[in-house]
Amino acid sequence: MGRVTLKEVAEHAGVHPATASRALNAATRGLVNPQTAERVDQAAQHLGYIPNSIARSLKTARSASIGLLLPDLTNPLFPPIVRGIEDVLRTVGYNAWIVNTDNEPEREADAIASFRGRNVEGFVAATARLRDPLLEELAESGTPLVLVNRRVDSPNVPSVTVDDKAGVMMAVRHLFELGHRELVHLAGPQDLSTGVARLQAFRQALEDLGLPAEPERIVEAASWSATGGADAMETVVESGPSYTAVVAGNDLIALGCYDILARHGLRCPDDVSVVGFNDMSFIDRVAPPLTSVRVPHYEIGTEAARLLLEALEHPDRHPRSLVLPPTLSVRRSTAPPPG
Amino acid sequence: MGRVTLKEVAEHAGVHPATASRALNAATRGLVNPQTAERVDQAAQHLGYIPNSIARSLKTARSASIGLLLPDLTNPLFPPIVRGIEDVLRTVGYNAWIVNTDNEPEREADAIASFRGRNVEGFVAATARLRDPLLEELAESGTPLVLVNRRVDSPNVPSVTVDDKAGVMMAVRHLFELGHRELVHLAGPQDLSTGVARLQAFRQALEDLGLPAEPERIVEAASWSATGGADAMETVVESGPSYTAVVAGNDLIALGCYDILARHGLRCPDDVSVVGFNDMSFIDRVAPPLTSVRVPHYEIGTEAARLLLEALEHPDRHPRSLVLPPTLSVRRSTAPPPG
DNA sequence: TTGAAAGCGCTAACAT
DNA sequence: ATGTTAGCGCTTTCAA
Repeated sequence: MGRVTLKEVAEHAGVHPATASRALNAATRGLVNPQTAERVDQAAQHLGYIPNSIARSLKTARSASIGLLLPDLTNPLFPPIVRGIEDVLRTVGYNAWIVNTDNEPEREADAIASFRGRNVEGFVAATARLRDPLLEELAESGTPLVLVNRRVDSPNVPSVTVDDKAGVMMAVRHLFELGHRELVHLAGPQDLSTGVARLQAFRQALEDLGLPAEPERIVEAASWSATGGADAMETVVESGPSYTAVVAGNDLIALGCYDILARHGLRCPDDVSVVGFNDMSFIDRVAPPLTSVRVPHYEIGTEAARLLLEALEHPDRHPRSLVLPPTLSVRRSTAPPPG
Repeated sequence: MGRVTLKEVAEHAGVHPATASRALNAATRGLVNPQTAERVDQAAQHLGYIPNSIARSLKTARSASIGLLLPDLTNPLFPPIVRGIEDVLRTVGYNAWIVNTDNEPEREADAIASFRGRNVEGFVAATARLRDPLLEELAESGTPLVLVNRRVDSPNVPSVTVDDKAGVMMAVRHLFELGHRELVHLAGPQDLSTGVARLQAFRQALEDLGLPAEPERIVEAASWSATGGADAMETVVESGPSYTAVVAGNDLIALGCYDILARHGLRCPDDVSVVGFNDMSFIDRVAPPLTSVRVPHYEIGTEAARLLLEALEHPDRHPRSLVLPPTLSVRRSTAPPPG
């Protein structure tokens, strides 16, 4: 594949390979006679030279690449994040390796080992559980690592996340202003920082607004999915407190909630209002269009990449975390309560 | 990062690096005394040895990696394909580099160069236009290349696609059996093989069934998007022939069609039936749930990866193309015509 | 400003 | 069955 070597370029330009190398590298180009440099350029162009990154990596112990750990790329949350990361990395000539772990620690461990073997310079991980020995270990080993979307419990791992608390507050306040007083939260699994943060924020919001806050108003879904949401909502409908609005842990849980409402002949928003979280693509196309807390996923990606590059440049500097503000996309799934 | 070297492992096991190398590689392990091999394993394990793939690549001129060219990962078509590819590659220790080209040839060229520099062994491309000099050149240069989803005009580039013709036939036959006789096609852009194949299949299907087939029954959308579909549908509504059903080039075009129908007070499916193509995720959640030709995207990915690996193993063998069968997901957007 | 020489970590002849 | 040697293509001291 990459047939032409630096040596050939050098020969063609009538210089030593070292000179050709210097001419072709921006950082060292100043060291070489402009005319010589020009001749090297010509030769490289003429021969269709493509530098062998592998050889360069071996020599420099750098790879211009990072590892990206995802639970599952087919979850619509992640593609915008990946694009954000990629768009920033590309500007500095970096590439990303992507791997899907399906939340299996073994797969994650394999991926990390594989990436280390490929000399990645750092990681972005969207797979963090609240307790995550693998990632904590990675961070402690001094490997640059930035978490996206989720955090780990220990404070020393930098992350880029949305302000979950503010998002839930927005959702609750929106419902409150529509006139709702009896709210319910279908919480996400509590092994993820997002699940915990949103649940705590919900409790806090009820308290702030002086709304009823019995424990039964919160049901934890078994998974961040429509079926998880459906099961949780079933519990609410069957045995929960009275309510006129639901704050779902994410959009998929909200969709499951829709299913159960429909099954019980309850209309959204006429009988029950529903708010989701993430504002994932096409959620404005479901019936009814879902009011949802918008998370700036693309920006999470770009900021994470920037943070990682910063960490690569200044390994000494203390890692920063970033919390981005959400917004609320109001749609037809929320309306004043009945009566 | 990958600190421990093979040399250290060898020293620790009291053998020569070459012996350690042989012991650690499945293919050559047979050449070494089982007890020695065991000792090497122990040493490697003990020291936390991770083989340096970069060094191996430089030596072997292989990289256990491929390049994956996508138009845009946030298009919900692609994540399942990517997963399919990744799931197969992982079983043989390969990884994929992903890049989004946004359909810009320059970005594609950059990516190809970058990947070649990283010694990728082959490419999977989802970016093929009907005429695509870059990819044709790549294929002619002998680089293993498999196209997914779309093909190029020249016949020598292997691809994995869905049977577009069969898919359109299914859609038309479904509508025909519901009683529809006046159909319209919102075609996708004709610079992509899928756009052309589906349009031709539509013509063919009308002819086969003896249905009216005036040229006005086909409108080409400017893009594979809701807005593209909306503009095309607007043309139909404003100045088209009489019709009771629409076959859209893909699901997004169908969504744009929904918008225009609604704007003109036409109900789907009561007044107009609509069929999409791709059966993308969550399309069963829109209102009304869209009847759509299901494309096995994940399988397209797995088969493409298999084809590519096959090409890597047998560079001489003639490359095969694969055409996978679609199915029809019938939902509430199609019903008997009014009256 | 350029050349010479060494070496990144590994594998694959070749030799023993 | 194992050791020796050379070299993949590049960058980077060091010397001139």
